[in-house]
Amino acid sequence: MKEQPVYIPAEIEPKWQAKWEADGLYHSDIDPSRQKHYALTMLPYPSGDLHIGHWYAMTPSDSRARFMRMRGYNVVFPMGFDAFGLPAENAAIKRGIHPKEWTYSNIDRMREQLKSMGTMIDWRREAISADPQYYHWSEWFFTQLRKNGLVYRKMSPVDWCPHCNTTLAREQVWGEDRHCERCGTPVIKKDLEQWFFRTTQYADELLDFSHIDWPDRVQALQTNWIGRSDGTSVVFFTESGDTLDIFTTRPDTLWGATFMVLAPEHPLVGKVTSKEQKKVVDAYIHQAVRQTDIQREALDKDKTGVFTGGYAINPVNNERIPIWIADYVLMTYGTGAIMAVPAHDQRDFEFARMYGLEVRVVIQPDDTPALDGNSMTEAIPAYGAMVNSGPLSDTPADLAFDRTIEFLEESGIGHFTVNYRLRDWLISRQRYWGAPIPVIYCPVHGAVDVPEDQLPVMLPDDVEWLPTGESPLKLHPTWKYTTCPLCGEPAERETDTMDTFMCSSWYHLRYLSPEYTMGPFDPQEYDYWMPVDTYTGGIEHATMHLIYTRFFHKALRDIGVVKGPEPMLQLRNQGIVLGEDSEKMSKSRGNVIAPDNLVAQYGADTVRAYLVFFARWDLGGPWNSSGIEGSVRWVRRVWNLFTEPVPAGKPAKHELRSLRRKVHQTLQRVTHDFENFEFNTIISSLMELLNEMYRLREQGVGGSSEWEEAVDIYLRMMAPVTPHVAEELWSRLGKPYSVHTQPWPEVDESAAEEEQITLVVQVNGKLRDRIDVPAAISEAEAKQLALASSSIQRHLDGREPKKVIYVPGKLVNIVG
RNA sequence: GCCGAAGUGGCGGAACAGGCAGACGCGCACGACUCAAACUCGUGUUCCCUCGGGAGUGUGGGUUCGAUUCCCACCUUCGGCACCA
Repeated sequence: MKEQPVYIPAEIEPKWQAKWEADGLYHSDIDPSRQKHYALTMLPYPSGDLHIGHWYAMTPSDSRARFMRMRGYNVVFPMGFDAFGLPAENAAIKRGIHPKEWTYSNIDRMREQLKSMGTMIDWRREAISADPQYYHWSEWFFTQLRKNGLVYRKMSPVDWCPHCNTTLAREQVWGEDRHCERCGTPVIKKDLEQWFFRTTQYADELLDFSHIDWPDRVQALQTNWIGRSDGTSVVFFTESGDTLDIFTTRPDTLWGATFMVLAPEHPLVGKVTSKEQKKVVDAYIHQAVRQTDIQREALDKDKTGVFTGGYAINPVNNERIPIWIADYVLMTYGTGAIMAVPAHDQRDFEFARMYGLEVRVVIQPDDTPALDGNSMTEAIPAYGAMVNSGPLSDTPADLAFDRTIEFLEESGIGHFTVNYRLRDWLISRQRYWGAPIPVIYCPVHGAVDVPEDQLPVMLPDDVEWLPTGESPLKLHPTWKYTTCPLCGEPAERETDTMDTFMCSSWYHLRYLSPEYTMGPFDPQEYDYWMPVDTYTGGIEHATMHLIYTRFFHKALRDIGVVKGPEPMLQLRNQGIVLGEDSEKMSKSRGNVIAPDNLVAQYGADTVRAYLVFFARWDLGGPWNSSGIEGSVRWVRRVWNLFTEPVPAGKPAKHELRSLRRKVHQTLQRVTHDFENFEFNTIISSLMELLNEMYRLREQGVGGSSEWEEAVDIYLRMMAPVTPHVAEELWSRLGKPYSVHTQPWPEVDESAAEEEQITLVVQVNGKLRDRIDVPAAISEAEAKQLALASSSIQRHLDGREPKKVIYVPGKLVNIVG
């Protein structure tokens, strides 16, 4: 007898990886005769090592791309690196390594680690955002957006991370303490002249998800983030004759405005303040400015404010109402001024009670006892009939909003308007390791675009690493000095670089043709491959990258660079792999699982199988070192069954039939699960089938054509998840190279069908018996058999069945 | 407060569309193999029980012959947003 080969992943995995690479097995090229499938997974930042999170994100994505390929699609599955960013610069400051060197050596290591996973990545398409041939086009996009009015420069109070020494976009400031998304340091405000992209111009379109299949969770996060409020813009006047615009979502409460509140930074504050009040107003502004946003926005804080001494006229009733300033009104939302309706807004109510201002009821909800402004203990924000509201009094709740807007528009004092929480995207970064902003400042011509034929503006290599809060480019002795493209006179370059999210907003396009020099991408490649069919990655990008890339696509579509409403049709998010202690993995906790070690210990296939199996992919969960043993055993049991000689016997016909049934039922389930991203049950089903094959082997089914079919289908089904061992076994069985280019097997529906079923028999909905019957049993026969059961008779206890329910193929329920 | 996701054995999880709850795996227990251990293989494993059964999918109701699944009201955990007018 031949000795059985031992499963040694370290021998077979590098061998097949080398062969696949040499053969170009995973190259994907335009082929108009086949349907394309663009499978994209979020590109990693080259931080140093590939961690288990990368594996968790990429293994199922790779497996599904492989599955789609076997289903006949021309699949492209590219990879690259989001290579600009702060950690490279921090490494430079800390260790004296040039960011470029740090980044590119990390990329080299991570590329090899990625290769050890055995993915179907087409490395010819690799794109690295820090390459000049890449950032050339990041700069070009900036210029295009600017030409089309989607970029502006503005002095404004912006979020500044004192640790990273740079400004941040609103999206990169997280949590109640408003900390930097990258390093966790609370941000501060700085007044700076910065570049912005007009993301708000696309706010409404970004709220429309009708063209894409994205998780509800992401849609909700983005919708929340964009924060659309429908309301009204109303023009008040100050007594000195200035217009004072306010925004309100409750125009129906306009007659209840008993005072107005301006943000301390509001430009009209100086003008409305009376001589008598100037001192207290100045003092209030002074202390408000000194407070951080966090202090100002703390919810438990009592409302503070001061009277300006000025008055405004409410345009609906010409009433004279006092103007206050208070820090609960934010300059950054709406117009920075509000009408205060204490009876119907809790914040205004608290303020009014604090300072003894009038509370006037103008809304009376139907189900509430008559309201009285003097005795109320809280505001009543519910909708209701309008009262004390001049010509609109008695307007019912459901008409109040629309009627008031009609009234305001007819009177010319207000109109319907929409406000968003979304802010324009601040893209300036005071850092070196990013794509330069291609702008030159000329004393005569102002901010001039670098002409297209002079792109890219190259990053200099020789810079100093000082954490000064200024871009190192600014400190470079010569780099910024240039001449104006318009007049040729001496001028200076912009020394800020772009947010790296700008570079990652279009990487899916660069993959199409990373060597292309005539534009950001080859239009032929674009027309064939785009849009992205399935996009996979972490949920943490819901309100950053995933908003930016949609904005970018829509903006470029309007400029005529790309086509279609959306860049990525289907999005699926993986969860997070936690440490064994159920905590987030971190070096300081010492709970990090290193995939390299796992590969050395178990082989990539087993790690892949376990990552696919151990949790629901969209939820993730804690790692379990003993849990992986299940995957170890599964792979080894497959190996053993398919390499051991299987003795041929004289199997019973029904055993052969049952083998085929199980194979094709499994195929049905595995196909369904791949399609629906339900990866964990793919392995369960394969394990079940394997157990059944072990059992049937003892029944002598070896050597039969049914057994051959089972082995053949089994290897094809496992190939996407465990590519190396599938290829090795496929090859050992003498099948034609490669298993990965084989078509996905077809389900034989008749083989999958059951001809004998177990009918459940219930009495009053409780399980009392099971009977084995032919699947084709008639209703009458089934009911008769069920009633004949002794167990059923006992439970009926002599009662006559009132009703007998029959569910074909499932059960009989006797109601007695 | 608003929005979203999730609550099922000791653990991860399964149950396609309202029809056998707990597939598959981990762990555990017992057995076989072994001088022994590991590996491997086999059996068992929701809880209670008087061995007839009874209870059971976060809680309380409801719809239904029948609910993990649908409806209503809550509770808990996680994530996001938040003096946003």
